[in-house]
Amino acid sequence: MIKRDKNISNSNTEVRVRFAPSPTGDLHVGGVRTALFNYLYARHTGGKFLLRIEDTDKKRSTSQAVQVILDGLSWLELEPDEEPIYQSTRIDRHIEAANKLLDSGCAYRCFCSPERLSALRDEKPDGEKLYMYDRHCLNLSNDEIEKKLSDGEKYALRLKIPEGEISFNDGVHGNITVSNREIDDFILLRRDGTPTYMLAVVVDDIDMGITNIIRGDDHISNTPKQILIYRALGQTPPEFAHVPLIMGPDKKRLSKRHGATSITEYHNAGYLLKTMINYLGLLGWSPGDDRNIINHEELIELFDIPGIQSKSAVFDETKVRWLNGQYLGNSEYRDVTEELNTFARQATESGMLITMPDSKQIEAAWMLLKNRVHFLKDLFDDYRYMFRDPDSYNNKGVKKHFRKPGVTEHLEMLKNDFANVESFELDSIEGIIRNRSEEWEVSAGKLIHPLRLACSGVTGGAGLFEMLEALGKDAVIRRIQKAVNWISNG
RNA sequence: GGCCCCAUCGUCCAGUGGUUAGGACACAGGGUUUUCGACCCUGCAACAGGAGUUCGAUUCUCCUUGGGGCUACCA
Repeated sequence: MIKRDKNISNSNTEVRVRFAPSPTGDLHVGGVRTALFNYLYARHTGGKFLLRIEDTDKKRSTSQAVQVILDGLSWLELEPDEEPIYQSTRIDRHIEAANKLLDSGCAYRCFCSPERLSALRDEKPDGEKLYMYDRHCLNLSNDEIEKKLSDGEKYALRLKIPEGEISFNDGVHGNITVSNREIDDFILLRRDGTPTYMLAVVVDDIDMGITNIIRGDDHISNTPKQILIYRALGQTPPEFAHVPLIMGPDKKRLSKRHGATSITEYHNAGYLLKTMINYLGLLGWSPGDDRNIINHEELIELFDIPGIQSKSAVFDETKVRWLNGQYLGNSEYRDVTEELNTFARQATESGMLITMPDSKQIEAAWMLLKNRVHFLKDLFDDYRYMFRDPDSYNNKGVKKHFRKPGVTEHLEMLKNDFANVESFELDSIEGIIRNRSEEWEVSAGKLIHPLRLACSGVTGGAGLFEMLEALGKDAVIRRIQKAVNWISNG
């Protein structure tokens, strides 16, 4: 009974949110977070998540740039529930709305030349008062207007801002009130007849049936203007929630100079989508507890507008990196097989690896090192010795472990032991080393360290026995021999 | 300059009209031990400042300071 009532009310007020990026060439992580919040809100409420491409600026908008957005959202699994709307295809609707505003007296023609406007602006003594249009054309008589029109003079359409004040309840910031005196008679339609952003957004949001606008903080001061358009059009504005922007470490708006900002870069760098969703989901929002790890389903279940932080957050690359390491450590080989292959191929093509490793090798290396890597590519980069013989040995390690009496002899003997063992496995490997250590009366470390250096070229890494097993008998024998030769010659 | 938003460890996120103000990343120290950028433990570290309300404010109000945003015939 109650449930049915709820359903009825839901069907009347189904939540419809949208992500409305302009295609500028990359998909910014800030934009992704906005998209994510919208998506989560839609999923949480059982509503719809829509995508609108704001491509009215033809100079900057290209189909490749649109594709970047589509690909990014697709990777993150933030697919819109309906076909994307392209703002550029809706210009007729925008103009229609503008004309309606003209007819109803809410807007007026402005014949002022750009020159006059800029002169007006320059006249203001340095910043004494903010520039606003002086309403020069507001009081033009009908005759004057007719004359200018018949003279073929171009005009822009301005919204006539009424007296009063606008206030709205922001889901994040609470009540926000702005005096209309602060609002310019801004332009709806340019002299060339094209709609401005301010108009287009409102008209599109109305037509798309948007009920909640979740967007960046930088739009707060646009909101009163847009509400004025809604009202002039006789429409009820949607609910607003303005999410604070993401900052760089210097507390300035996150931008290229801070490093990677596009989601594509993070994808290519080997971040998992789970990592990005987790990190971005918890950046500026929290379910009210102190968790750091959260998955997709929990996000949907718990996400709400009041949990959005009202202060801006700094994007911490160190923490995302750590988080990625967490997810990697918890991933099974089958979860990342495809991506590992991609990075292996890249490493091979770039010459980092000599030959493309086979899947058995990759899996063995992965199982050995997944808890130690922060990125998938680390496996073929920091730990490339898993796939190719070392061509140099760590200097400090050489001094410490190679330049000691008896080392080459020990290595030779161990090599023979390994060659003679029938099953080259963890236990047998350890057994050989432990036995020899006792027999020669040297600490196990005296054998382990040189072996590690010989087989990997470095002094750190996973446990030696596991590493040797993962490397395989042939490689171990080959590498020991190579190291012995190297020590003898150097 | 004007208008708007914001203010808890270096960073992210909790928290309460009375708390030893908590967790995570980072950092430092120690430990396990076969090494380590891996693991474990410990430590460091915050309520921006000033008034007011109150028996009592980190929490509520105001001011200051600081940071951010907007201020286009860009979006």
